[in-house]
Amino acid sequence: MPQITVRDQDGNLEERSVPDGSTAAELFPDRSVVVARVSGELKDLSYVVAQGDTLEPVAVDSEDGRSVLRHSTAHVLAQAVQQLFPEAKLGIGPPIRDGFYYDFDVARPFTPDDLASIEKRMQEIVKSGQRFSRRVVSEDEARAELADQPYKLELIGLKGGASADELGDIMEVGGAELTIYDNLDSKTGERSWCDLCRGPHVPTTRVIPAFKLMRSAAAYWRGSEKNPMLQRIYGTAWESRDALKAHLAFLEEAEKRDHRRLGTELDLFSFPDEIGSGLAVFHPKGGVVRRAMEDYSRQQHERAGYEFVNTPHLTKGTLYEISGHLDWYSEGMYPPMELDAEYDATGALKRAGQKYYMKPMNCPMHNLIFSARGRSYRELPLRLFEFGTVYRYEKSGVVHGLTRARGFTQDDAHIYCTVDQMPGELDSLLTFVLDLLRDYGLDDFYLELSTKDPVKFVGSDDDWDRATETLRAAAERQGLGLVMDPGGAAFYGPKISVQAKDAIGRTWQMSTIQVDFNLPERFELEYTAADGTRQRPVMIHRALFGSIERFFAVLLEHYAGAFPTWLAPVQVVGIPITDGHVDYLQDVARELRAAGIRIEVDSSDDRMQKKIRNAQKQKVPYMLIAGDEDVANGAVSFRYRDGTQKNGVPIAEAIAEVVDSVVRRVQV
RNA sequence: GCCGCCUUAGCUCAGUCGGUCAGAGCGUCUCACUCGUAAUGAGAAGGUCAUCGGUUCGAUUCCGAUAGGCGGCUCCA
Repeated sequence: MPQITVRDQDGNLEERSVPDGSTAAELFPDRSVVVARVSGELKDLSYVVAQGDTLEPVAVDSEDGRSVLRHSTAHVLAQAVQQLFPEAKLGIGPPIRDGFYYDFDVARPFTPDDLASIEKRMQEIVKSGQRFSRRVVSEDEARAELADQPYKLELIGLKGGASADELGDIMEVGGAELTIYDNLDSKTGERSWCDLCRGPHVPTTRVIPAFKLMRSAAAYWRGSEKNPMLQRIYGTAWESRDALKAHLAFLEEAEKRDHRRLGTELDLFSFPDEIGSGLAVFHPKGGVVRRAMEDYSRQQHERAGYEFVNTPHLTKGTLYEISGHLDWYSEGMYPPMELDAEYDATGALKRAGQKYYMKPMNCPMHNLIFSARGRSYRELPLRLFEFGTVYRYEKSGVVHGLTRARGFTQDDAHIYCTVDQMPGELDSLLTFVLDLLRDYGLDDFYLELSTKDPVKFVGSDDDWDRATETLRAAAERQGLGLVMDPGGAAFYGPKISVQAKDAIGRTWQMSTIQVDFNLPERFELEYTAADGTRQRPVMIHRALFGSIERFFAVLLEHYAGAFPTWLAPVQVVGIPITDGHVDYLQDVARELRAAGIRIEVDSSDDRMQKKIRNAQKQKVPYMLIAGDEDVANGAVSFRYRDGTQKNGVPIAEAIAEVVDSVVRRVQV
């Protein structure tokens, strides 16, 4: 009669003694419970309780519950694939955010038709109610059973060699012992299928309420491009049909907001093939948004004590030899142009050429500005700001709209300060960054602190510790969530990044604030201290938007194209009821323009209703409509984005309303 | 860079199992209509079916290469 502690679904603890051989399933008969947490670890419901256990139920609609559900669905996928493609070799099949995948080595990639038939087979397996049954095996037994599964054998081999840490994420062999999960027929108990897996799993396939295969794609075995490519099938699984439907609706919504689609629909930007992959042109409407974004940023930077600099797009290679970029970043750079070489009549070199590079980063040039003359401690902190356009040779497969481009403009600043000034500077910097992001309409943040990679770093442990602690303290003072990213820093210094959630809950990495121990050394940056000695400044890199293009894309998706008035390319469209009202609206438009408002009067020969539809589709914040009644009263009528209207508004009042929404930078 | 898929009018997309198959809607232009809150009607223009090469009596359709795009993988200092 083991004595155990049971936590019920309301969180209440209860001491109980249960008969020998009792299972978790008997304690939690509720069908929504898929696994149990036993003293902190997830276990199958078939787990036989032991003396002193603390058990709590894990419902399918919890984070952990969904993960188990998805992992079990991945097994169903693999079983279906092996039934339809008996020669398929199994890779790994873990749960991931919103779903799961399973990797297979097959003779030919899966087609959409394959996915349809696999999904159908999965439905049959789910319906048949196979039991997931756990079985501990020795390494030799596992090897014998999985003799025709080379990837599984490799994983078993890894378990022998690698540390638990490295395997922690591999569902197959991450546990304390090797286990195989058998899928048993609900009636006969015969084994239908099995897989090497640490579990846990849902009790039967019948409790998989809703799933869907999403797509197939290739993936390198164990994530290394040196390994063979496997075919990965992605799927999603949920605790109910409604939850699945909601997820699919979310994906649809995300697709509607895709900045590449909105960029075309709203005539904001394009990527002409003639220019090249990953190089955008901004059309007039996109250009207006961009200028509004930049102007406000400039204004705020000026207030915060930044000084504005400008640097060229091209430089001799020497600069990047000094900075070290050519040593460790040349793959990401456009190849050099060879200039100024001279040859004689025979073609022999008379004068060696110079290599010039497109710049991938602004910092080296800012350093040259710092060292253009002697610097005094009185000048520090020196904050150099630039909208600096950089070019990076992104691999062809990774270019993605405005968020991953080959040419983009950073809102880049470098701050040079003394060691003593660093805490205060980081503090005010973080506040500045977050306030500015809020002004653009993002207000849900968390921070991530990337710390030293123990293998790859420059600078003393002391410097790192102090900088990391300073960053941490500054981050904590913001009262936001702080996520640690151990070993995630670049080699030259620790980093804080600001992650922002958008309107539909997706997180984007926005600003980064990075301490740099490396470049001040390489550029031998110095200032004269109060005591007359030469000191090395601390350097802080920071970009707030990351890149303007990327931030543009984030805002576009965040607002689904419906920008707040201050950012909207067209803030007001004037719509006459008939042609006779055009002149009247033109007069109103002149006044609005004088007040700095971007207004267009739609004098096309479309019907008024069509003009409203057009303005609505262009997501214009305000429609100003005028007909006989308005003219007679010296008024206009508003139609807002939500379709509501306000009629007979005196012109002065209407102007004030629009101007007010711009000044307050509110969404309307 | 790797794997798979895709590329037909400015946009979104039909279509051809190789033979009057170059099509639609939106957009553009013209004309008529002058209208009170999401599509007025009629007409016109617009494509060497991404590019180059091959197979074939014949290719937009089949094959190959190239470019660009999409979804992943790797990468994102």
